[in-house]
Order: sequence, then C-alpha cells, then structure tokens
Amino acid sequence: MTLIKNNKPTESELEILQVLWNEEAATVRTVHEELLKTKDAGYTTTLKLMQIMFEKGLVTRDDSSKTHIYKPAVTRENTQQQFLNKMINTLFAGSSSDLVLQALGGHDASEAELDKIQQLISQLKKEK
Amino acid sequence: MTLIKNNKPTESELEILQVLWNEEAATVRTVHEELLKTKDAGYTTTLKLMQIMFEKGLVTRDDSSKTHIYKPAVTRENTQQQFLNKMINTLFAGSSSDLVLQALGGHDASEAELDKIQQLISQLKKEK
DNA sequence: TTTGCTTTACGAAAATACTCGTATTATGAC
DNA sequence: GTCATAATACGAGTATTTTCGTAAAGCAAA
Repeated sequence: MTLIKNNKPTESELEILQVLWNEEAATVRTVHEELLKTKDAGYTTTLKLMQIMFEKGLVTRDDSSKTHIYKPAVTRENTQQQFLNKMINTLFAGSSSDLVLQALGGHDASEAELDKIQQLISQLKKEK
Repeated sequence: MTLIKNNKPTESELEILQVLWNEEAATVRTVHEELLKTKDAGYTTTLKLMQIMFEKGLVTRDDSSKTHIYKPAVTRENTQQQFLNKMINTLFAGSSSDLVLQALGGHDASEAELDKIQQLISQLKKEK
C-alpha cells in the first residue's frame, strides 16, 4: 500500500518551491535572495521554512558540504494539479470548464496561447 | 478613495460561502447540516465562523428574528477571480493559459463544455 | 410559569503557520 | 592555531485559523 503524503504546501512554501523549480537546485541563501525581491523576511525565517519543508518531504537536500543544497521533491505539475483540483471542488462546484471559462475571461492570453488551447481541445474531442 | 477590503476568505469560509451561494440565503443550521455531509464539525464552530464572516463583511445577515438568516456579501465570480489570479501568480508564473492547459489536461470535461470553451476562444480571438 | 429545545454570544483553547533571536558548528584566511 | 564569516540547529514568540464549551436569551408546549 502506498503512503499518501497529504503535504499541501503552504503559501510561503509555495514561494520557495517556485524558486526551486526555476533554479533546479539552490541553497537557502539563493532562495532567500530571490524572495527578498518581492517580500521582506529574515534569513533564518527562510532557513526554518526550508527545514520544515525537508521534514515534510517537499524538498530534498544534499548536506554533504556545510552549505546544504536543496531540490524540489514535488513537481510543479503535480502541485499545480493538486491545487487546481482543490480549487475546482471548493470554488467551482467540481466543474473544470467553469474554471477555464473564468480564467480565460478574466485574464489576458496571447493569440499563440489561445491557439495552443484550441489545439488541446481538438485533441481531447478526438479522444471521445 | 475606495477602501479595499483584503478579505480573502479562508478555507473554511469558502466552504460556507459555497453553501450560501447555492442556497441564496441560509441559517447557520442549514449551512451546518450541509457541511456535515462532507466534514465533521460542531454546530458552534460553524456559527462562530459565520459570525466572523459577518464581521469581515463576507456575508450579510438578517437578525430581525431570533434565527438569523445569512446571505453571501461577495459574489461567486469575484471570489473565483480573486483566487484564480492568486493561483496564476504563485503557481503558474503569471500565465493564465498554462493554468487552462493544466486544468483541461488533468480533468475531464464533457464535449458540450469543450464546445463552450472553444466558442469563448473564438470570440476572444476576434476581439484582437 | 416552568420546562425543554434551539439559538446566539463570548471567550478561550488547540492547531497551524510564520518569524526571528541566539547558540553552535564548519570553513577559510591569516 | 586564532579569528572572522557564514551556515545550520533549536527553541520560542507571534499571528492566524479552527475548534468548542458554557452561558444567556428567546420561544413554544404543557
């Protein structure tokens, strides 16, 4: 039987994951510097969060040298899907297309992006 | 100058709003009964949450009779948009179409729903 | 009016998330 | 080695969210 980790990252943890996904791997220092661009926080705060994320299994770390190197242990796609599902259920009454409509309507997407979406839809229709 | 309420509903508050949006108006009792179908909580817990939501301005209430009647003070659409924007920024690097692609790929949508989305896309393209 | 049931009000405990100060440890320069 | 620098570990304080016990108020039946 598979052990299911119910480790939904928190808001702050998502910000850190965002950096890790972009950088592939990073030290606390690097992550912290990156976070400083958009928010104000102490270094040890970031450190503590990343330690907690390690305990939760959200990241891995290489501690063979003094300066630990962290990597994401969850994929961007899985995490996106996890939050999307949650959102579809609690906010869109289970209808994914309602979410899509709302997202397309409320935001701007380029023509190229719209094309990509159309392509996917055509493919999905074929599969039926 | 407009007073901007930064009243992002919490997880539990969303569950309650969900019920209120469906019922238009409801008593604490009704909301609570509905919540019981999917989660386990005490009556006074629901009551307290709804009182807090009233203070925050997320709901209105009619207390002319002993049993108060609550109504949502925020629309489903606005709240959806609020959370979508947040999510697009923190999880999809600002790309709404990435979110759409992920949502369509990971979930099932009926052919009719896909049609509706196609329609919207065509319209959006025309507007460019 | 008394009793019992349902409701709201209030406050505080419990759980979770976030923050940071301080101590300790490792590393490199001298 | 000693010193300065930078990193981790640890613990605790703060804030926010969720939970619920208890009391008070209203209401309706007997």
